[in-house]
Amino acid sequence: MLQRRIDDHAPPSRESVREAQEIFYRHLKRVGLKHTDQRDTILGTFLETREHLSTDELFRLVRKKDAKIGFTTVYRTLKLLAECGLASAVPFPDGMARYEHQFNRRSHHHMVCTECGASVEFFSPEVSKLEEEIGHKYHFDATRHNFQIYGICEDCRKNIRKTV
Amino acid sequence: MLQRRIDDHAPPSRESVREAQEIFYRHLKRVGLKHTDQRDTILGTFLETREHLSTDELFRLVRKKDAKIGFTTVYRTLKLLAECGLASAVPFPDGMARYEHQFNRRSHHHMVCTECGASVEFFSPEVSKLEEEIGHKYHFDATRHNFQIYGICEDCRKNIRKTV
DNA sequence: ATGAAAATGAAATTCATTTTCATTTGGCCG
DNA sequence: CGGCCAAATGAAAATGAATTTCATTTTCAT
Repeated sequence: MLQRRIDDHAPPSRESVREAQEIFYRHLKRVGLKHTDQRDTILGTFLETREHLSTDELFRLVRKKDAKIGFTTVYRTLKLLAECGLASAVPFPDGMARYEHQFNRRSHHHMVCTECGASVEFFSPEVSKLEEEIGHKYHFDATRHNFQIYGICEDCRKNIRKTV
Repeated sequence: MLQRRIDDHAPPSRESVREAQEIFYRHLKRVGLKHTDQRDTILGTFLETREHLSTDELFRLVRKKDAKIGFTTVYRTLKLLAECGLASAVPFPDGMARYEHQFNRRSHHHMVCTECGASVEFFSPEVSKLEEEIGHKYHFDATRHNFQIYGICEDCRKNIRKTV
């Protein structure tokens, strides 16, 4: 599904990328895994994105940088990134697993158009407050949350009105 | 605290079930589909549940009532129910499509333990307010939302402390 | 009742995801 | 440096949920 995004963030600085790499390699070390060029390339590619990527989409981007990197490696690296918190899954209505990177990003949420798949990010500090409150109330150690609003965007409303 | 639910709802009354059936059959009529016993049985079974069901889980429940109903029919009926708003998908961390029925239920949200999968429902009127506000701000016609908090429940925290 | 349209369900297919396995590579240790 | 071995890689195969196909049965408007 085509992902149109409304997003005013600048791409991450060289500095941030290095910091993310450190988080990643510290994680690898901790679980006894190794530092490889492929993993570097995949992490770098992932950090450059501003989209919600399926494994296959990331694979295609990675392939542009190094055509010898296989889908399997991208798949496995994405899992590692999720493990150490640099990536996280975003549930989309099309059912395919999609990830976004979590590095140096404010906690944010998504509004998704169920007609065209366009997504908007929004920020709401109240949601984080809720996470904490609810977690406390039910004795959960709350670590993260998902908040998506589904609806129909302005453009699609116009189109629907035309076609009906 | 496994599968503890703050859910004070009684199973749906005969009355509510009939009302849901009407919604369903009005929808079928509108799109030119037919009224069948299988669809009745599947809807009835679905409304009795209080869980988040995968298609296969619902299929197994339906099979208890009528062993001749096939998986395919359950699958297709679940899609129809989602179409007319009686069911909605809940994204769970295991990635499998899960549905819950939306009939006569207050808008609610989920807190899920990432260790054992236990889920708690909670209610927060603020979330609905947010849905409306954010929708208005970005010119979306907001129809529904998902809000899940992930974390580790009390029991799992205890177990982890023991094993480490 | 009749027939056209839809429903059913078993089986086949699709397709994203995950695993397998033969080979290559990273990096620790002497 | 050189060897060792655990881990990484990636092509291919396997898996499994989701979806489609198709021959048969059922619904329902007339």
